[in-house]
Amino acid sequence: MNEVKEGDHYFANLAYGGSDAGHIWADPKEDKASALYFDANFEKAFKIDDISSVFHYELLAENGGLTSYMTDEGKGKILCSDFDGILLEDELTNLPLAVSISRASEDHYLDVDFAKKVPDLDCKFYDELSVGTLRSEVNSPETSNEEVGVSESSIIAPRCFNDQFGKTTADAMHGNSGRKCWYQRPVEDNMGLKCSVTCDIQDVQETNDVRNTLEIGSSFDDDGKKTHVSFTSVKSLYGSVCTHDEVGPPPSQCTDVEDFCADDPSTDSCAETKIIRARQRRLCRPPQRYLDGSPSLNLKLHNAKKHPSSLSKDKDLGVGSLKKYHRKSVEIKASKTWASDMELDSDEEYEPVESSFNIRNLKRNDRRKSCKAWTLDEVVALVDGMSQFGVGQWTAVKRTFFSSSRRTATDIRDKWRNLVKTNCRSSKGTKDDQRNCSHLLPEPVIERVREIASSPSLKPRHKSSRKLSGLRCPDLPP
DNA sequence: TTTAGGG
DNA sequence: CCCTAAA
Repeated sequence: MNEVKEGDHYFANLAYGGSDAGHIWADPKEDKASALYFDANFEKAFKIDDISSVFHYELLAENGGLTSYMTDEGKGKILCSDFDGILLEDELTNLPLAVSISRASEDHYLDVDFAKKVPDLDCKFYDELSVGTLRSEVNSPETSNEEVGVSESSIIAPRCFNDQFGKTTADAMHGNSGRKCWYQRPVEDNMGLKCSVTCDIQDVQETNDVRNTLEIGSSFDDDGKKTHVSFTSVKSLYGSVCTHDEVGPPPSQCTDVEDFCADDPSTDSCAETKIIRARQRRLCRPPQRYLDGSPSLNLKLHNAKKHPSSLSKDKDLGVGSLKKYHRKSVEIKASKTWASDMELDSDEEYEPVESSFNIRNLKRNDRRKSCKAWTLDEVVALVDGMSQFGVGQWTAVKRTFFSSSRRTATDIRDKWRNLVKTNCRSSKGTKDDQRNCSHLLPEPVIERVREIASSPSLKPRHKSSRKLSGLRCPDLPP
């Protein structure tokens, strides 16, 4: 029996939850008591606005894990609202596997026995994954270990997650002892070939500074259709990995998932192991494009140093901050010692990678961010932010109201600009404006927009004073 | 880095 | 939503 102790990481017992079990991913650091629910295959995600009223939690004495179940009354309370993925763009739809991890040291990852509930939920389907939040004070009622419960001190962030395939590793996971775990699921690639993907997630924080490293190893079953993918170092980052139908002889030295999970990613124990320094961009490319034709051994990002080592320590550096890193360009060197056997280099599938995934060309090829319509909730949050901080404090609004949203300060500003433009006119607006769907906004919201826009106290302050305060006494009265 | 404006 | 100048 392993005990849950302060500073440990928590993850729930999911391995025995069955294939229908779901996953809850929540963040105890936030005030909001919301979370995201994932289905067992991490293919669907729903935002649960008020998780504390929906789930009951129980601490598992045997392994220190936490289990939870949805209450009857909670079922009716499930709220599914729009949310923004922090990192996964539209391409995710095409990814056979996508994993989103943020602030691994702080996040709270709960697996919830949610079996058979999903199909009944009239929830909007989301193809993006995001990190929700969970109030850390969520009670664990009727539990003998209540005092341990889900209090802030005992909450332990997830090291990993798994589904029904991950039994072996799940045992290690449940023991809170392993620094290694994996997640496996069957996937169907673009070619329609079935394979399974295994993700190993390791926290190598103490090992070295290879944060944001994804280690991808591949092996094949007898049918040559099995692929393992392993993650390494998911500290304070997310990973998004997928595989394709790599057809080739199974490398003999890499038939076990454990084999290509060397503690030190640099020790390329598996010939077919590729190491990817995680892309720090939000825009994910199709799986194949993770691999290019370069003959070098490892895939590595070159902007790893740009990552602040204190990222996980800064509570304010949450999802929003990570987004910035996701947007960074990366450079990748590929590893494919087995490339000649598999003739991947000649596969045109991998052809575009070199050009589009290279840091030098990324900017040029970077696609326009997918245009996500603003939801009413977002608009309301924006208006709230405007009234609280005033016009012009976009980063403050972003931090406060859109910390876990993909909306940037500029997005927020643009939206506000459009809101004002659309709603603060003498006439009813142009056809363009009406097409902007602003007429769908509730009148009270529109009224607030007008109010704020016309409020002198909320007007943007001009920066001209900066010149004056430059070398002069800043305390001088104006 | 953040904000403002134009596109 | 992007780009860029300006602060």
